[in-house]
Amino acid sequence: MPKVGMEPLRRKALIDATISAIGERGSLDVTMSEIAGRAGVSSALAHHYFGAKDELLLATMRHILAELTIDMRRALQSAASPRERVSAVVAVNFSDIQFQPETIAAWLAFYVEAQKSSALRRLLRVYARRLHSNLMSGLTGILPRAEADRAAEATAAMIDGLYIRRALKDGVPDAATAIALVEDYLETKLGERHKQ
Amino acid sequence: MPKVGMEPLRRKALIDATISAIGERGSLDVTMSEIAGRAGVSSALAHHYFGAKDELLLATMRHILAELTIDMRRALQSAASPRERVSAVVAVNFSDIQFQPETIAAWLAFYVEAQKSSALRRLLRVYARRLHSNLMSGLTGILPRAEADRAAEATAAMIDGLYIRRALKDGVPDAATAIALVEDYLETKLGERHKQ
DNA sequence: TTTTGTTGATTGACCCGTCAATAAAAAATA
DNA sequence: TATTTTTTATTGACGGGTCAATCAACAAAA
Repeated sequence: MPKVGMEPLRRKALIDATISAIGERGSLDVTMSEIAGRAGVSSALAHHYFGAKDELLLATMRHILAELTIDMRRALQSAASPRERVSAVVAVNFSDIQFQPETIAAWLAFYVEAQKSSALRRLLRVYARRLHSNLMSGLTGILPRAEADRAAEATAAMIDGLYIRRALKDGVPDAATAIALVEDYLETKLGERHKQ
Repeated sequence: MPKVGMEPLRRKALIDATISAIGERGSLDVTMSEIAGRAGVSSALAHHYFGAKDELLLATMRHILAELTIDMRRALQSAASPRERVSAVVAVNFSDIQFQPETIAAWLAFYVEAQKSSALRRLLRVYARRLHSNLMSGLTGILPRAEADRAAEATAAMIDGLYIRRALKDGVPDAATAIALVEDYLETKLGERHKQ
């Protein structure tokens, strides 16, 4: 069976397996064997490629963040006005790829784990800061700086909150509803200040 | 040492110890020994009173919820207008007792655990529904039902989101800022619709 | 003497991480 | 080209550690 060039394939498979395992279990309480099993390899191989469990989890979080970044960049590129930029940021967070039970469960679990792992905490800070600045990139074109800052903070909090509520499978049944809630806030907040 | 009538005292001590242990660790990954040690008893006694770990955790969550309910009831009683009711609900969620690192960490951890435990999930649903109806008890006096419903949903999401962000110790440094953000949303949303 | 409170010791399960061993491909050598 | 050697891929088995839960035993009240 041993073919050459397996490493990237196995890494990818293991990361995917980690996401799906976490998604199903609903927490980071998944064993290396469980993950390796889903990826179709032995647990020893998972250790071989990632060293320790922490690093596999970290790599998984990095992967999720990287995907989000790519989606975000794409969405922002096709946004013309500041107002559209804001909507684009919101939309990406609730896009099909991001707003899935598996991914959400992973997010939530990582949030908790971040209290233990400083490396994870740093990663999540990067995400939080990036979300904020992405929102600001649109909002500063509509509101004065201080107000834009508060609006960004509030929007970000709402997004996180909707994620949590989705994880509980209570209320907020779909992405459309979530987007509508955030957009409703933005609309009343921004009023008719944005032209066209 | 054995005196009579210890049971309620020990139960309380164990629940308090559970909260503080979870708060410090930042997750439910605390051992029975750790909890029992903090309460000044052996782990065997914790099992004696609560049976299994799950039940201790459940009892702890119930306790936190009960405290929140009491605080909420008190706050709502001294609220005159519908607008004040809304603010009261918000204020309680960020009150000194509720908005503490320990309690927040516990909340977050329980949210995650809820994906595994249906009993915990039921408890958190009760909380979510109660928060919603408490918000509605004020909002329906100001907005038409459908709009009130959406505003309540958005407010609840924002509160949850601010909790999460607080857990990360990133942004949202204190309760006052959190309250200001939510109130700002409410003010723009409700506008001048509420008289006086 | 029965009830209530309490614990040390132990068991049994689980799981991370390691290691020696195997096997196929690739590279080096003859 | 035929061979040996090295590199890459892979796993089963196991050691060591942790932890939930049990139990027998003991002590103080009722």
